[in-house]
Formats: sequence, C-alpha cells, structure tokens
Amino acid sequence: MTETATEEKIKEAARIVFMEKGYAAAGMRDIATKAGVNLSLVNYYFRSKKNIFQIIMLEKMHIIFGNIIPYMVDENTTLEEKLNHIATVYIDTISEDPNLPMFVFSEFQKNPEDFSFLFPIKKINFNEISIIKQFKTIRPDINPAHFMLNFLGLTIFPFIAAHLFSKMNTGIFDNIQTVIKERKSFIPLWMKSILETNLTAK
Amino acid sequence: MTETATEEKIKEAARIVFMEKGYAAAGMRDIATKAGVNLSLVNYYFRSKKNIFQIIMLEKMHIIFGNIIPYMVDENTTLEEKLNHIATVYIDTISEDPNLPMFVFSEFQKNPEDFSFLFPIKKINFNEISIIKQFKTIRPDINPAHFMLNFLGLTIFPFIAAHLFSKMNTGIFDNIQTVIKERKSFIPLWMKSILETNLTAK
DNA sequence: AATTGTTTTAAACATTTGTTTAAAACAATT
DNA sequence: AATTGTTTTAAACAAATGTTTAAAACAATT
Repeated sequence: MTETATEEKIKEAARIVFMEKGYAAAGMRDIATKAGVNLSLVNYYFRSKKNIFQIIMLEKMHIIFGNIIPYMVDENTTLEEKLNHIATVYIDTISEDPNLPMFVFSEFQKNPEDFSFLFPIKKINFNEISIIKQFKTIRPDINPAHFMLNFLGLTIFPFIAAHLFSKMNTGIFDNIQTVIKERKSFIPLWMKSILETNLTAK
Repeated sequence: MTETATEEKIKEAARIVFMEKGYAAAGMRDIATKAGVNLSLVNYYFRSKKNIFQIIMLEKMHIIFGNIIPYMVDENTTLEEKLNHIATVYIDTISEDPNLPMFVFSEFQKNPEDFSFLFPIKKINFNEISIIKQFKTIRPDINPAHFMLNFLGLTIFPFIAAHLFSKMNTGIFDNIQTVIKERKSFIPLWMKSILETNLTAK
C-alpha cells in the first residue's frame, strides 16, 4: 500500500509544519519537502491547504478535549478523584505535544469561522456535567467558570509560557519540563485549597 | 506635522492588524488600507515589515512585562501587598488589550530568533528580585517557578482561553469579561491558600 | 517667484504563494 | 502482451506577496 504510506507521510509532515509555524506561515512546499514528496501530491491527497489544516486541527482538538471531557462527565468518581486523574493524564498527554494548547488557542482566535466543522464538540452544556455539578454543591457561591479557569490555568498555562520563560534566563525556569511534571501531584492539592478558600473575607 | 500624523496612523493600524492576524498573515496592504494611506508609505516610514513588527512587539513587551516587574522588584512591600497590587493592575491593563498575552507568547514561539532585539529585558535574575526572595523565606521547600506559574497562570490564562471558551457555548463562560474582573480580588486569596498548602501530605 | 527638501502617489519589480495541468511511471487486470 | 486505473512528476498558472522606482504634489526657504 504505497498510497496510504505517502498519504500518512504527508499528514505527519503537515502536523509538524502547521504546529511549528501556524496556518499562515506554513507553506504547501514546506509540507511536501518535509514529507519528502512531490508538491502536487499534497493537493492530490488533500485537495487544499485549508482542508489538510482542518484535518490536522480536528485531530488536535480531539486530543486536547477528548482526553479531558470523558473524566469530567463521569458520574462515578468524586471531585477529588477527577482532579487527581485529569491533572496527571492531561500533563502527560500534553507533554508529548507541548505546543498543542498554544496552537489550538491561537489558530482559533485568528480564524474562528474556520472552526465551524467542529460544532459537535461545542454542544456540551457544562452545567450538566458531573464535575461542575459536584463543584456547585461544594461552592454554590462561586461561578463555576472560576473553578475551570483555575484548574485549566494551573495545568495548561505552563506549556504556553514555557518557550518564552525558559529563554528569558530568569534562573527559575531552566528545567521547566521537570517543574511541569511535579505539578501532576501539586495541582490537585492546590485546587483543594482553592476550593476551601473563603472569598468573602475582608 | 502631517508627517508624524501619518506615521502614527500607520503604527496604530499595524498594532491592530498584527494583533488580529499575527505576523505571517498580516499584509503590508492590510496595514496601509487600515491606516487609510498609500502602500508605499508603510515602507517609507518603517523600511520593512519585519522592522515595523519589531517596533510593535517591543511596545507590547513593555506593556506585558513593564507593568509587572517593577512591583515584583519592590523591596518595600510585603508579598501579600504585591499579589494584591499586581493582580489588580495586571488584569486591568490586559483587559484593555485582551489578545496581548496570546500575541506575545505565540509570536515568540514561532520566531524566537527575531526577538534578539529585547535582550535587555532578558537579563533579569529572578532569584534576586523581592517577590521570589519573599516566597523563598515562606516556602523554601518549593521551586519558585511553581509560584510564578501559579500566579501568572491564574491571571493570564483566562485571557488566552476566552475566545475559544466563550464560543463553545458551554453555558459557564458566557460573560467571561465579568468573571475575569472578579478575579482581581479572588486571585490574591487563592494564592494565599496555595502558599499555605502542605504538599508532602499523602 | 524659484529652489530646495519632504511627503505622497501610481506603477512596476521580482518572489513566493496555492493550485492545476498534462504527461509519465507504475501496478493490476484481462 | 495490451489495457485499465492509479500514483508520481515536472512545468506552468494566476494571484498575492514585500519592496522599489520615479514622478508628482506639497511645503518651506531663499
């Protein structure tokens, strides 16, 4: 099956090039070259640049959301179990593809219209999923958006800032990959403290 | 002074266009059109695309770091005062330019070499600045990178995720701007809880 | 009023872009 | 061995890119 072989070679090259340079700066010739393949073959197998981009983006969206939402929905785990599990799995997953969050957030912001193809994912009502319901019973006084922003901020932000921070030579972000891995066990504990924080205090 | 007027018109247009589309997707014609000015004038006043981009980027870097580092260095405030002050000022500042963090982080990642012009900023040794020293006396057991990642993650991440989250129709990120403003008072309290969290617990 | 210097314009420049074409190479089937 | 269908190639396409040119318009000075 030479057909599938070259098609996959192109896809893998597209993953790397789009991820590194973003949609706008990525060239069809970059992809072809990285795949070690004739330029025309990229259009032959994937019709257009926008099309192959959307295929890669859909893949990435599944990784960044598909690995997290099933655990959030699970009615058979406690909130503490969810936080433990998700923090670990998520940091491990993204560590294999550290630019993924940046890629998804930044490409979405630049061309929100081009993401209509993933309306299936967008249909989830967070007020109905387990993790939010569990949070609401503990802290009915706080907007659950805070809870999600805190959890995802603590987990995802280090990946987004890693490049810049480690090249700034501050002396504290030198081996940031090691630091990020430590956070797998720290984040659930910090989240627990945050959950217990009294916000009405003067 | 018509000269300064058009030069500033071009600069302002460049700010908007670069911010919206990023370096690669931004065109010289986009900038000229948005400035209401002839295409050649962009090169006349700013020589090249890369040059005008670096001018804008330097501006943005000053906003995102210049507004935060002076307070971190200040030896005359307590850690609690610093957290209170920075959270408020920073959220207010970035709220006026919500795409700033995304812009800076993503453009840096794509072309780190093009940021050599800001080596002055990079010279700061975080181990010597007040906020880190204060943290170290309270929690010598934890890598200060965690402290900074937590604080900046809680503060900055909501801006990075806002676009995607609010368009996902989850039901909890509807008026995310209001939520973000609430965080000005919440984040210092959460940080205090995080600081007191025992991480050695089984 | 003539001259000088600066700003603006329209046109063109050479490259680079995504995409298409048509022929060649290859594989499989009859 | 001839035919069919698929894959790969080289070349070309039109459109868009950043930049330059040279003339025009304008302002200021002598």
